[in-house]
Amino acid sequence: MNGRQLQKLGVPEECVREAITAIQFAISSRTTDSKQVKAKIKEVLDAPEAFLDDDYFAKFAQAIIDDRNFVRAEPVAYETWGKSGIDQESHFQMRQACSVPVAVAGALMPDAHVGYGLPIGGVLACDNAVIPYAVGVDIACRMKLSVLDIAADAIDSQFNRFKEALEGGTRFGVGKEYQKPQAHAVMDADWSITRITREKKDRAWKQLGTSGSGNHFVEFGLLTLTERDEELNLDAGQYVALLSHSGSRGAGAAVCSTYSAIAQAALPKKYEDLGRLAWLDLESEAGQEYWAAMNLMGDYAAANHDVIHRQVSKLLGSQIIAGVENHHNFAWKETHGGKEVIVHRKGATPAAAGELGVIPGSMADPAFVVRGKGNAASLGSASHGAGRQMSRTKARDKFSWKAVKNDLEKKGVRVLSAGADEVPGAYKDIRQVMNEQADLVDIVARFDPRIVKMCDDGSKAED
DNA sequence: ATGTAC
Repeated sequence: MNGRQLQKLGVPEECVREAITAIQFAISSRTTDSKQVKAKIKEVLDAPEAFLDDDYFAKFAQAIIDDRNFVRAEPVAYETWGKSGIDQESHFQMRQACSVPVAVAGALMPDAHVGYGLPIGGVLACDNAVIPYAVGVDIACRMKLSVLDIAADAIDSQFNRFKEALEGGTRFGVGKEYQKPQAHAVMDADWSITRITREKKDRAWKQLGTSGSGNHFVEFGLLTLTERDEELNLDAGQYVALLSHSGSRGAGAAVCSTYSAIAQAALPKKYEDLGRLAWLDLESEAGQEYWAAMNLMGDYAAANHDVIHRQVSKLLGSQIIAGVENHHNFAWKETHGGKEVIVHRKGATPAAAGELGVIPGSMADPAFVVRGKGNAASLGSASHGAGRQMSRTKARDKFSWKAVKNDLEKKGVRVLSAGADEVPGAYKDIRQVMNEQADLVDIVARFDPRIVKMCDDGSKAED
C-alpha cells in the first residue's frame, strides 16, 4: 500500500510513515500478509489503544493517538476583562494559544497587549504541559513591596538620603552585574539540575541585586491604608515603602530560549506555525528539566528582590516592618474545575481568594496592594499593571521628558532616571483598569510613587 | 526582557 491509499483509509498524513514502517515489518515477519494489511490498519485506526503492546503496530498506534490529541477544531473559550482597551492582535494571539492541543482554559486580563507567543496579560491553563513562552522570557518577573519604619514626611524632607539609597542599592541595564557577587542562600541551591542553569550560575550570582531594563524599576513612595489590615499587620495610615519590579535577568531568559527551542524542534510539522507557543509534556525529560529550572528561577528572582531591598534599606538605615510580593510571569500546578492543570500567568497577578499581590500603575500613578477574590473564570488571576497604551517606539516618538515634566512635578514624583518610553502617557489609566477588574481583586492599600529609578535610555529625565 | 551574534 502506498501513502495515498493509506490516507484514503483514514491514516493522517503525519502518520503515513509509521504505517508503512509497521506494514513492512509485519509482512517481513510473516505475521501478516498483504491481504490482511488493510484490515489491520483499520483495526488500529478504530482502537489504537488496543495496539500499544503490539509487536509490529505499537509505534503506528501511538502516532495515531498523538495525532488525535493534537486535533482541536475550536479554540478553548476565554473570558476577557476590560474588553474595550484590548487590541485585535492580542485576541488573535490568545485564540492561537487557546488552540494549542494541550490548552484547557484561558483568560485575558485588562492590561493585555501583544507579546511573544501568549499575549502579556494572558492566562492559560494546560493539561500536563508547560509552554516556556507562556511563562515569558523573564521567568518569575515579580513585584516586591517593603514597608519601612520611617516617618512619611521624611521622603520629601530628606530627599538626598532616599535618592542615594536607590542609586546605591541596585543597578540597571541589560547585562548589568556586580563585580563582587552579593551573598544569598539561593546560590547554595543545586544549579546543576540543568545544563543551562549550571552554565549561567556565575552570571546569575553577579546579577543578584540588579534591576535590568525595560519596565523594571525601584521606587520609594507613600503607602496609604484606609483601614487596618490584620494580615499585613498595619494600622490605617501612611507609610514609606519601597517597591521593586525585577526578575530573573539573564539566567531566566536563557532558560526560556533554551527550552522553547527544544519544544519548537519537537513540534509536529502541522503545528510549526505555533512557533513560540511550543509546549513541553511535563512527563518528558525536557519538560521536567524546564519545570525544575523555572522553579529555580522563581527562587532566584525572589532572592534578587531580597538583595535589592536589603541593600536599599541598609543604605537608608531603615528596617522592614511589613511586605507583599508576587511573581507575575510563572506557571503553577493548580486545581481548577476539579482537575489539576498547569496555569501559566504571563504578566498576570495570582489572585486566588485571599491572596495578596501588588499591581503597579506607572511612575506617576499609584500601585495597589490587592487581595484576590478567586474568580474562577480568570483562573484566580488579575492584571500585572495598567498595560501599555502604545508601543515603546511610538511612546518615544510622542513623548519627551520636557512634555511630561509638568505632570510629574504636579504629582510630586521625582524621576532619577528612566526611558521616555516609560512615561505615564504610554500606559493605560490604572484606575480604570482597577475598575475593570473589581471582580478579580479587592484593593487593600494604595502606593503613590515619589522617587523613581528606572533604566536610563540616554534621554535625560531631569531635562 | 535579555544579550548574543549562522
